[in-house]
Amino acid sequence: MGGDKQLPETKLTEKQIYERIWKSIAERRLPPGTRLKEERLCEIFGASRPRIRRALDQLTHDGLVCHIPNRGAFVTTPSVDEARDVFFTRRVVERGVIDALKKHGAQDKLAALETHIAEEREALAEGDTARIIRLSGAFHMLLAELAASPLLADILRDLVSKSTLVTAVFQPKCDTQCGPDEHAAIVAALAAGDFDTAKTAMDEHLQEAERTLKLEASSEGNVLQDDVLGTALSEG
Amino acid sequence: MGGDKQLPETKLTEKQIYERIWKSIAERRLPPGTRLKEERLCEIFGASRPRIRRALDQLTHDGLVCHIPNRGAFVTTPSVDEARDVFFTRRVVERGVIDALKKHGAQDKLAALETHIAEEREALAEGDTARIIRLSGAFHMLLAELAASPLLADILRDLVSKSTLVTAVFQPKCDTQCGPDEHAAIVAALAAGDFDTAKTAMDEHLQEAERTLKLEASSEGNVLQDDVLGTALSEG
DNA sequence: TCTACAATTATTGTTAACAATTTTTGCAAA
DNA sequence: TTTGCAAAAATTGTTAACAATAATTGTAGA
Repeated sequence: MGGDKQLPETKLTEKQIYERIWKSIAERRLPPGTRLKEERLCEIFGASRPRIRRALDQLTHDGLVCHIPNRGAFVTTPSVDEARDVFFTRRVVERGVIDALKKHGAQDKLAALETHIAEEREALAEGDTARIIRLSGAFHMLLAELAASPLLADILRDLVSKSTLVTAVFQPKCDTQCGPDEHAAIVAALAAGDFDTAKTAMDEHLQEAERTLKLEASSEGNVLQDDVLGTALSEG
Repeated sequence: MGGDKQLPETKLTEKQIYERIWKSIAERRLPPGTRLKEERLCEIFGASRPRIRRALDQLTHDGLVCHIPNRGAFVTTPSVDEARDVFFTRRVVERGVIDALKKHGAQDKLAALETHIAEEREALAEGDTARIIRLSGAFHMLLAELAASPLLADILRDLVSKSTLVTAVFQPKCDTQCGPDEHAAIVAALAAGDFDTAKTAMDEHLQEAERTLKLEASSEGNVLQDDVLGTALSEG
C-alpha cells in the first residue's frame, strides 16, 4: 500500500522520465537491485510502455540499470572491481576538472562554491541524510560545470551517479561520506590560485572516500524487493 | 543508384545494428551532416522501425547523432568549441590511461602494441586512408583496453569516435593524422618503464593532433546528401 | 519573374495489439 | 515432506497500424 504517486501531470516527455528515474537512482531512493517493472513505471508516469522502455534503454546504456533479456530491468549492483574502477576513473576525471578550472580561471566562481558548501554544512547539522547525499554529488558536479568543459561534466555526471550505487552497496554505515570540510579545502586552494594543491586535495579526498568503503565483504543483503517505486520516483 | 546493400543476414540484434552504425560513423564512412533516414535504415538492416529507432537513440545519447524532433537524425557536425573540448578531454582521459598502465604493469602488453604499430606503418605505406583512420583510433583504444579500466576504455571509445567527426569537419586535408612514429614513441617509453615520459608523449601527441586542425575556418561545405548509407554501412 | 500561400507528400511520433519467453504455482509421486 | 513436472500467469519483445508534424511542390497573384 506504499505511496502510489500517480500524478497525472501533463504529458511528461521521455527525457523527463529518464531524468526522473536517473535522479531517483543517483539520490539513492532506488537502491541497487531494485526491480524496475515496466508496467509499474507506466502507471507512475502515465506513459505508454515504449516510452518507458526508451528511458530504461538510456539508463542501461549509462550502466545505471542492468537489463536482463526477458527478465527485466534492475538498478545495477556494482561489483568490487567496478567500485574500484569508478573511483580510479573519478580521480582521473576530477584532476582534469581542476586543470580546466586553471585554464579557464576560477576566481569568479568561488561564490557559488561557497554557497554550496554552506548548504552542505546546514544539511549535515540537520542530519538530513537524503539531502547530504544529493549535495555531496552536486558539489563535484558544480565544479565540473564551472570548468566549462561540457564533456568532462557529462562524464562526471555518470561517474558520480555510479559512485552513489557503489556507496549504497559497500558503505552500510552511511556516515560522513564526502564531508563539507574536505570540499572547503579544495575551494580554499582554488581561491588562493594554488591549483596544484587543489588537485592534490581533490585526489586525496576521493581516495579517502574510497577508503571508507568496505570493498572486501560483499554485503549484498539489502536487495529489498518491495514496491518502493511509487515513493521513490516523486519529482525531486 | 548507389549500392543498395540489402544483405538479408539472419536477424541482427539491435546492439549489432547500433555497433554497425557506430562503426560507420567512427570510421568516417558516414560523414558529419549525413541524414539517417529511418525507413532507409530499415531496408538496409532488414529490421523494423522501432529497432532502428532504439539504435539511433543510443547514438544520440552518445552525441554521435543529432536528433531534431520531427525532422530526423543526422550525424553530428561538431562546433569549434566542441572540437576543442574533445581534445582537451582526451588529454585528461589518456593521461589517466597511462596512469592505469603504470599501476597495472605494462610489460606484458608491449607485443600487442608493437604489432599494431607495424600494421599502421603498413597501411601508411599502402596509402590506405580508410584503414589509417581506423587504426589510428584503434591504437588509442588498444592502450585503454590494456589499462584494465573498463570505464576509461568506454569513455575513450566515445571520445575517439567524436575525434573522427572533428577531424572530418576541421581537417580537409586528410594527411598524416596520428602518425605511427608518435605512437611508437609512446610505446617505447612504456617499454622503458618511463611512465612520465609516456604521459608527456601522449599529451603532446594529442596537442599536435589538435594543432593540425583548422579550428577557425568553419568549412562546413561537405554536407553531401546523397544516398551514401547503403555503401557506408556494409559490415566492416 | 518573383513571392506568398495552400495543398500534398513524406517522415517521424505514438499507441495498441500480438507473440515469445520466463517465472511461478499447483499437483502428483517418491 | 520434499522433489520434479506441468500448466497457468505474468512480463517482456516485436510488429503493425494510426496520428501528428514538418518539408516540399505547385499555383495564383502582384
